[in-house]
Amino acid sequence: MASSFERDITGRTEVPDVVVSRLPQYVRTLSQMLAEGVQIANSQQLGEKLQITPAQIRKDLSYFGRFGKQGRGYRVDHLLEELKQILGLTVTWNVAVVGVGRLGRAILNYPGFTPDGFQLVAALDDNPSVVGQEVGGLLVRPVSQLSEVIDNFQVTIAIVAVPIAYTQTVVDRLVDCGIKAILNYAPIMPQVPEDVNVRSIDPLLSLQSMTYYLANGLSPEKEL
Amino acid sequence: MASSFERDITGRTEVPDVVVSRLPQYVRTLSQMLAEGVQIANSQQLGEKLQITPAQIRKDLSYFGRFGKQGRGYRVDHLLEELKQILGLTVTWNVAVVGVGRLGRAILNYPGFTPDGFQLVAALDDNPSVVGQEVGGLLVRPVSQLSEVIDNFQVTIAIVAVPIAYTQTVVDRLVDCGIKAILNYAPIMPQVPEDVNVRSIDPLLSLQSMTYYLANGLSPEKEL
DNA sequence: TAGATTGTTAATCGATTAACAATC
DNA sequence: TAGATTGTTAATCGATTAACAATC
Repeated sequence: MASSFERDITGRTEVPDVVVSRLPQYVRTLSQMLAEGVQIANSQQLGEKLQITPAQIRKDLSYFGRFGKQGRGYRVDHLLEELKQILGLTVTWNVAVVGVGRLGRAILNYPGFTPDGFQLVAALDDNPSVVGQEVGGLLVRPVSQLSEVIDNFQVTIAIVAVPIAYTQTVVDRLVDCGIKAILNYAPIMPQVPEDVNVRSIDPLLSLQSMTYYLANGLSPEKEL
Repeated sequence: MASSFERDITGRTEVPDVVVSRLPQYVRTLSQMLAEGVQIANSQQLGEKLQITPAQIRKDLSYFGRFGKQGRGYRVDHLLEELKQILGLTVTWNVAVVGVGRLGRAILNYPGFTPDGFQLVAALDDNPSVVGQEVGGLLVRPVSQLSEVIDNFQVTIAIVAVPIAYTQTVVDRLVDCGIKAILNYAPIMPQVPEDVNVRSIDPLLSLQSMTYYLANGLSPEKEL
């Protein structure tokens, strides 16, 4: 009791974000290996697939426990399950999509999230001509019902695909509704309280940094 | 002559990738300020907008030159132009989209790239029922004509939106055609020679790292 | 047991930040 | 000139990597 209280005060883990951000890649690689029938993998082999040093893989895993056997390596199925557990990928997460324009439609029709435990359960838009439509098997509801929709469908993650001018407002409303994880598709970094997680999908920034290397005849140093 | 030869041998700048990746964000913020009529900005003000320390902004800029005036700050229009020049954003880049499925269509219809100097000039697909269609104002051509299309339209950047099973093959062909910058939308990290730049847009990885914080009741440490 | 590979500590590397002389 | 802010160096911080004892 005292110790769990202590965790609450600090409100923070010691696991660096950069480590957390690598775990989904480990999950992906391990899933592939499992599908290929590989039973055991060592850090050397994982490192080759992931373009990461074996030392880094072992260090990353060591933040969460001891999952390998000396002299052998890691059981692929076991490590995969452990990492899924750590990342919270053994349960289904209910996701609402706010904004049903071209981009929102593409997201609602994209089948890639569901198999990995992200269930798109609600779609919302402000445009009266869009509200009431069925998109990707979901009825589009008015944003005015945001709070009710989030409660009724037990939504914990929001995908925001509204025009840049409305993004901060929508994000503010989501935060007011208690949403703590937001995937944002607008080319802007919305301001949120520090207990809310926002990730932005921003292909233009990627293009604009690649042109640096094209324009200057350089090669990247091989990052992420 | 000797010194330019030297640059060629090293084939590499000393500017860290992480610095280059911040420049497009500086450009975005400066563009906003310019639109708002702000004429002068100091590193303190820029830092607040970008959530970056003033010291880092000055350090980043110092890799490329001296753009400010002591005691004053930076002229917004001037710094913006310099950064655009450095990033190669003063010219138009011709982009080909490979893969005209749902995602490719969304990209071809997305108006967000063009205003920033990225011109979508060609669309390609393998599916005979898609080839010949007009999407986003472009005639869809067969992937078999990739090399001719790249030459004829002077394409230097490719956006790859094909199913995961075909991604590596398509990327290999693009590399063979001399493409040095690829924006990949498949959930896979294609292998490329080190002089080729690949950036992947992978929303699933973003979702999967956010669930770590949701599942464990933690807050992010505020990264990117 | 001998060989292999983990888990972990210590060393290295590189990026961020603080501090301040230069200078507008 | 006095005040402010840059550009840059040095200090700090944190992440990556190397090395190796533990151990399967």
